[in-house]
Amino acid sequence: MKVSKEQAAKNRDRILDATSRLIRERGLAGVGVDALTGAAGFTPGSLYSQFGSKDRLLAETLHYINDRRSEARTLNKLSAADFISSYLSADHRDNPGDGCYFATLGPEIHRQSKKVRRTFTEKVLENLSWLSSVLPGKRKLQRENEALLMMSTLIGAMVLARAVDDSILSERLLSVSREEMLERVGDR
Amino acid sequence: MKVSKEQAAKNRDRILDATSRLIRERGLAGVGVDALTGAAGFTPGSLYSQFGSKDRLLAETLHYINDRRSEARTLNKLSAADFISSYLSADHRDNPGDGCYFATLGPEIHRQSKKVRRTFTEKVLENLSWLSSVLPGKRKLQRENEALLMMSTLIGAMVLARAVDDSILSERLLSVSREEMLERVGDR
DNA sequence: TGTACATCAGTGAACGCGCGTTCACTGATGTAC
DNA sequence: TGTACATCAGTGAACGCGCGTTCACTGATGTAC
Repeated sequence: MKVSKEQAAKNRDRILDATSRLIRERGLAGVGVDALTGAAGFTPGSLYSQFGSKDRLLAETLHYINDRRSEARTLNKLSAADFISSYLSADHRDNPGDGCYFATLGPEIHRQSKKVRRTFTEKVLENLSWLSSVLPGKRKLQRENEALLMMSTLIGAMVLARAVDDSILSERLLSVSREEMLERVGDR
Repeated sequence: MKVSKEQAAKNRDRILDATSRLIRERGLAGVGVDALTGAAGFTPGSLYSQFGSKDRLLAETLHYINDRRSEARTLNKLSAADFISSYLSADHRDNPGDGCYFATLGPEIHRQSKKVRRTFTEKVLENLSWLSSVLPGKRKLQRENEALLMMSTLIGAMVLARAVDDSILSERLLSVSREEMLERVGDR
């Protein structure tokens, strides 16, 4: 049955919403079309009316996640220190479903389609650009390099903190990088 | 047909060898039993004679990879600076199949069996222990923290450098972290 | 040392299941008159 | 404004395929006598 354009747009968002959570929880290879559409309350065919293929849905979802995040950042005027603290928090570690997808999908991206890889790269550049804009330092190049280093450290620390089954080690991985990064932005 | 114990041990190593390469190239979810045994020249059933399950093969493979690596490190008396330079090299980025599996399997480990996750954690601890042993600094705690931070940065930089499709950005991700880490071990 | 036979590494077909995608369909929407 | 009908979002069964595992089997190994 056909639905109104308004309703179709809402349904599209419901699929994007479900996908954005599930791919970060289970990985791109870990969720099928049945799970993605089912979690949004639809049957598998609906994905093809709305997105054409699973691949295109994935690319659109990367945009979707980032758009919402950068909106929230602008709204809250997030500082570098706040960003570091919330990124390297136990809350972020324990909730990958609405966290940074660089840390959850990173190694899988290399094996995805050109479109998905391109989108991922754009989002890395956008985030680096934002991060370098809130970092201290007069010279632009220095701030950019600092952003590259910081993003690498945050992602690596989160990947390890989530992987290990030793809670003390996990906490230490987060806190050591957090202290060091906060020091670098002059918050200590 | 039964084979000699000697031959069976060699065959076991061939499966471990093929598995160690394939899981780093395609991810744990990305290779099936057919591919793993086929790459070693056997049929799927052989995995169950040798390892009992795919899960146990994966855990054994993590041991296998690490044992070979730590052997090579001891043999070559690898320094911290050498380690950093080879880790954050284009060669390592372009050959995940015989590289660090923390950077290739990290996000997948959380979704694996207890056994696999436990083994991964042990290997993280072993590597941190080795790294802190070759870092400069008198106080043990300080060297340990430095090792945690450094490992996070190396892994994050490698994950991003492999994911992005922009070769200039990829190179920059490696070099910025490399310079910074080398500086920290006093190699500049 | 030679023979009989239990062992077991590896085979390969089969199992039930989930994958991504296709397609004939349904029926409410929204447009043309 | 009312009616006729084309559009198309979403349905759900089906497709060929690969998954991890099982199991009856083969036949060389290696042991017991």
